[in-house]
Amino acid sequence: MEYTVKKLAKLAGVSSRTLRYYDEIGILKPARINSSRYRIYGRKEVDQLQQILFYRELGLELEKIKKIITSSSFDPAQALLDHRRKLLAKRAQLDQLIDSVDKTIAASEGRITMQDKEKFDAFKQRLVDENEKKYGKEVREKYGNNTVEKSNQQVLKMSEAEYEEVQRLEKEMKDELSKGLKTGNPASEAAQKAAALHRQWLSFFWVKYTLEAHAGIAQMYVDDERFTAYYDDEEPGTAKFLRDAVQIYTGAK
Amino acid sequence: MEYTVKKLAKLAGVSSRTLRYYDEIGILKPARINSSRYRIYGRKEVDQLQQILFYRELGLELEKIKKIITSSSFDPAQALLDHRRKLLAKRAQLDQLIDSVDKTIAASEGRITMQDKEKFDAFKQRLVDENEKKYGKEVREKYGNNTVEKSNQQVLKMSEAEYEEVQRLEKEMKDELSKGLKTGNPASEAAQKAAALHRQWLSFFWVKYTLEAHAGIAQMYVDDERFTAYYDDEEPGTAKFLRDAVQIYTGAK
DNA sequence: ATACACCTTTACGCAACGTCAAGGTAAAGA
DNA sequence: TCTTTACCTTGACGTTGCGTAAAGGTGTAT
Repeated sequence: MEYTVKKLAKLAGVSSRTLRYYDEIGILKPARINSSRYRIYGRKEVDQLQQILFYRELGLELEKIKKIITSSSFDPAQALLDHRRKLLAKRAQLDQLIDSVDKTIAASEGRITMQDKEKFDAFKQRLVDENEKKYGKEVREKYGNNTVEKSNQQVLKMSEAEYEEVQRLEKEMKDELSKGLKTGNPASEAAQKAAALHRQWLSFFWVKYTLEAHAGIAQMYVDDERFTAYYDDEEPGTAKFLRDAVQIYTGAK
Repeated sequence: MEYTVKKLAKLAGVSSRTLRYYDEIGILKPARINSSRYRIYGRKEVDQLQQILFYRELGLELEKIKKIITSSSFDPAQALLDHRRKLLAKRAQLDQLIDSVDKTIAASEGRITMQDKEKFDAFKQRLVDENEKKYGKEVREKYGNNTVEKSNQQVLKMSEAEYEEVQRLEKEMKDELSKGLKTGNPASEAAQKAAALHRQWLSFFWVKYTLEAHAGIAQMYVDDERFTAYYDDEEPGTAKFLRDAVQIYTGAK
């Protein structure tokens, strides 16, 4: 039995365009071209298309599929295992995203509470903690999402306690900072401890911490007078000093 | 403080290209353009970029983000809830994919066993059952992935029993088919029952069942002599009759 | 003969940028 | 002051897997 594009397309449940595309990228060539330049597919091509669609259902990219079905040396089992790992990574990422979104929603619902604490105003768009990042991944893999979600809910209920922790962290950081400021050396132990505490503090607000972003915000403390004023309140030069310490801490300089 | 593209990019941890792109699509315009046509950003833009990146971390599309930050009537909370639903749907899809891949891997590991049953040869690329589709989704939502995965493992161990079930289904289908064949009416009760059984049977091999694909494969039974011979073995015309019955069952005709 | 369903190739669109390319500008060092 | 170096600009193609016209040829039924 021979098929034109439309017929084969209908048979396999794909579009004609798809078959032309598969021809174009060389993953499924027609058995022959007839005198009117029509693509004609045969039984062999039907079988191959079934294979292609099977792997497609599993989410593999067409290029991978091409390798699987054309190269005899290519190992389909290994390709599937690779693919599986990719899928698991994607799911883990998605899980994290969902958690972040959940927390943002929860935070926006409780926004009034948070607005009372005026110091959070500058970061009000970043009211998502990444607390779970520290242990969330492993726990999620070991005990499943349920466990993590329950724990997340508890964390959400703990937001008042967290606030205390944030306050404590900030105070401790400032203390270390003024200690370091006396030495004048941003590489000093106290200054570096302050930078580390600053990182912890930031982690309460940021969805995703990176060294670059940390260095960036420290720079902003100097560039943006609102922040400079806040940090220089007790001792002028504190913002600059913090920036220098963070630059060393993050390896930016 | 004013920033050129590179400076702002570094501050925020994105690329210069990204900032130009954001300008291009109108989601973040520079405060002004200087005499050398350089983009100059101010404090307001820094704040807005922080907002954009925050939502970006949550996986929202730039167009959605644009609406959130430009239109005051647009509800960010609702947007987040919508987004959350999308993410959950994506995860469910991913979970299914992973299961399918797992089963395929398991099936390929046990391929030798399956190859003994020669009748499966024509479908050897589709050795993935979608059994779990029936109950997997709800269970997964109620009890988490762990439960489903355990159940899946049991299913895999049960493959011998499943094989019996598949055999039984095929026999039952053939019986109904020959009953229907005597009436000559593909819309008869027996013929339609056969089509339904055929669907069940297919569901053992297909990653994803669709009416179109079902109709397509029934057509192939007629077009492809290998299948025609198989179905017409006891009674000529059986393949055609099955196709007709399935076409009615799937609404293809 | 005409309508209608099918076929062909060409090419833009999508999402969010990465990556040259070609050419102009600014700041720093010799 | 000259030159290097680092930055800036716009333009345009590539990425993935097709959907969707557009413009024109073919096959078949009436």
